[in-house]
Amino acid sequence: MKLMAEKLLQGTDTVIEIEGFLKKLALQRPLRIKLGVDPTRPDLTLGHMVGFLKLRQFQELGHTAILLIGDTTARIGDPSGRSETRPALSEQEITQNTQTYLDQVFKLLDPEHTHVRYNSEWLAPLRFDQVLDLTRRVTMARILERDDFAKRLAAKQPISMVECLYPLLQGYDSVVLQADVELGGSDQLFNLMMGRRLQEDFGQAPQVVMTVPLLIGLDGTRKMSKSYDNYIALSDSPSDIFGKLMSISDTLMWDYYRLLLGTPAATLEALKNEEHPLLAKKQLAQSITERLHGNPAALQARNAFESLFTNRETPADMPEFSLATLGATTLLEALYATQLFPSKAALRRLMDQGGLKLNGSPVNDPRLILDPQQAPYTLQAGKRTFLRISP
RNA sequence: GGUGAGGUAACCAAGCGGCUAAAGGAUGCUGACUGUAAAUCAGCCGGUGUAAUGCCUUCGGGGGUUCGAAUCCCUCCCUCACCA
Repeated sequence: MKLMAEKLLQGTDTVIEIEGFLKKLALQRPLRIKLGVDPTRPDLTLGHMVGFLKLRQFQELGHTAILLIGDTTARIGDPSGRSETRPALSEQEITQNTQTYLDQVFKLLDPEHTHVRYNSEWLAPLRFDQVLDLTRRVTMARILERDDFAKRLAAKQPISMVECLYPLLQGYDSVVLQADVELGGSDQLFNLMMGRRLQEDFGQAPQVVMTVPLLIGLDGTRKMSKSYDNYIALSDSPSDIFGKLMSISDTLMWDYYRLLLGTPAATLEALKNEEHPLLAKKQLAQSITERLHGNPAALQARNAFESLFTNRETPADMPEFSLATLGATTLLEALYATQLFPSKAALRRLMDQGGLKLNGSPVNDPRLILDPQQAPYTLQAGKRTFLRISP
């Protein structure tokens, strides 16, 4: 029992409050653990993985995992960490995103024992007087305490009324779901606390709030997020996941070990002191890839990476483009036709800077003629884009 | 409702009649060095074009003044602050 609690608390950031948590555990019944995601974008990232893994732990111990899809709240947009109001999403986008979330999430959660709920279920039918009743329960001062809002206010940036409603709705979700524990990233603290407040107001025992640390993104500074484009998506291919992980800084690597693999501190120390950072990173990349795609795929990703970057070989399979429709044409036209490059100007730049190799040697003449007779050609653009031009 | 300040490249921010495709920063890309690490250095960073002091599109929207506008005028839309 004590062991169980320790394990669950491991790797968490803030828990409010621990006493309450221990009491809930002592109830000897499955607790209702809520984790919410808003389907605002098509992909889930390794950043989400941290929370899912924690949820999974609860699940493995026999507690009830509730995955809340915030299909209504997605229409508002969580103001967390935002310096401006989000653009509104269409219903269609939300439906699509939800589908991809569900496709990805069960790589990490046990589908048999996960309750998937949508907050539109109870938010959509609310009548206006019920909404009013909800808003009556919280004061403006309380809302404005929130760090994001305080900052925006100070920076003279707009805050819309609807954003103020966001924490209220998230809190209300907890009331409806009668959550015992709510998980979230550490930037969710305010929203999660709102759940406690509202539950008490509705005469329920307040949920335990448990936050997990935010994962820093590939840029090494900001949190991993789709909007910063510094992320690894759960749906990325094994070789992408592997490759992207290899590109993180050494300092960051230990965070990833800790948060994504749950590696204990002692093991980390040993790794740091005894293993070459490159090997440690490969190990990390392989383990995470394995977690998402299984062992064979992870191993293959590692081998491909090593032959490509360590041994500088050209990859075995690369996208292939045929000259059939174009006939003999210039290098520039052919490459542009692959749609792999944003513009012809971008291609010229690439060539000017020596970033384009044809059959292994740099080319800088955009007018070079590619002749189907001479095909196939092997092309490399930058470090990692390879393609084959066939007749 | 009143008063004042703003809206510039997918981000921040200068410019306030020609020399402005628009300074600077951040991000990104390419190259060198490496371990596709970090740090560092160099270059690039609207499109089109063999090339040019070429052409096209861009400074919230629309209209106007001018040989010429991001820069001046009119009008509309949006944001912020203070007062009520």
